[in-house]
Amino acid sequence: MSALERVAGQPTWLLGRANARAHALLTDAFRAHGLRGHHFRLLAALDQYGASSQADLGRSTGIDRSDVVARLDDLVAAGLASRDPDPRDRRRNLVTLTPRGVAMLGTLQSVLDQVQDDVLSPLTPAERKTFVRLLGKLT
Amino acid sequence: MSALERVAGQPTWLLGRANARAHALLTDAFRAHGLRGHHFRLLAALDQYGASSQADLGRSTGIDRSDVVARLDDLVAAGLASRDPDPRDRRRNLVTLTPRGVAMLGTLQSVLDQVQDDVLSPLTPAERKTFVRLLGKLT
DNA sequence: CGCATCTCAGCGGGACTGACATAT
DNA sequence: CATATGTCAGTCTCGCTGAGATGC
Repeated sequence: MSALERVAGQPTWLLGRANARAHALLTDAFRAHGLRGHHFRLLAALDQYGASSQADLGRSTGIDRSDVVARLDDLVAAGLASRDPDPRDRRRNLVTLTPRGVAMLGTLQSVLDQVQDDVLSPLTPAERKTFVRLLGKLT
Repeated sequence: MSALERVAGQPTWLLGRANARAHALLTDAFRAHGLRGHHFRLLAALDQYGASSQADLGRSTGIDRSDVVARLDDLVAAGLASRDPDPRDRRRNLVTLTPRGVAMLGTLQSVLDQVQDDVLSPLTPAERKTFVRLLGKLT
C-alpha cells in the first residue's frame, strides 16, 4: 500500500483527493461571480502580459484556441474585456482588460486566496510553508 | 500573489498543476493495459471488500451506479470479474474478482507506485515523507 | 506559395438524471 | 405500501479536432 494511493473513494490517489476538494471550492466561488476558471485565467493572463491576440491568450493560458473564442464572448458580454481588430495585423483581435475587468480580477484573486486558506487550514503556518515549497518542486 | 496560486498555465492553482501531471501519467499507464481509472477503482474495491453488489460498489468507489454497469461490462468481458445473481437477494448481482482480475490489480498497483515515484522524483526521500504526511492532513 | 489567426461545427468521454422493471 | 437494485436512454459540460475564411 503505497504512499499517495487510496484504494477507494473519488480519485485513485491522494493528490487527486486534495485537488478535487480545492477544485470544487474554487468552481463554486467563481460561479458566485458568474464566471469559471477559464475566465479567471484569461483575465490574469491579460493583466500579466497586457493586450494580447487570442492565439497568444490560448498559448499563455493553455486553453484551446477554439474555446478562447467562447470564453472571450462571455468576458466581453460582461464588460470585463474588449475585443478589437489589431490595426498592425488584421488577422488578429486585440483583447484588452476593461477597468471593470481589472476590478473583477482583484476580487477573484482574493477569492482564490480565501479558498487556499480554507484548503490549507488543517496545516500550521510552518507546515503550509513547507507544503507549498515541496509542491513547487513537483512542477 | 499568494502561495498556491499561478497566474497562467493549465489550472489556476499549484495543486492543480501537480495533479494534472499525475492524472495524465496515470491515465496513459492504465490505458496501456486497456483500462481506465474507473476499472482500477472497481477492482480495488472488490479486493478490499470482497464480493459486492453493484450498488455497494458504486457507493464505495464514488462511481454512479449507472456507470458501474458499463464499466463492469468491460471487466467481465476482459475476464477480470464475474457477475452472478445473488441467491440471497435476487435483486442483486454478486460481483467477484477472478484470478485474472487479482493479477491485473497487482500490476495496476505497481503501475500506480511507479507513477507516484515519477511524480515525487524531484523530492528527497525525507521530503517525500513530509509531503505525503501533509497531504494526508488536507483530506 | 506556405503559414497564422479567428471562428464554428461536431465528436467522444465523463458525470449525472429520470424512468422503468423487478424484487424486498 | 415504500424502498432497493440493475438497467437503459438521454442530457450537459469539457477538451479537443477539422475545416473554412481571412490575412500575413
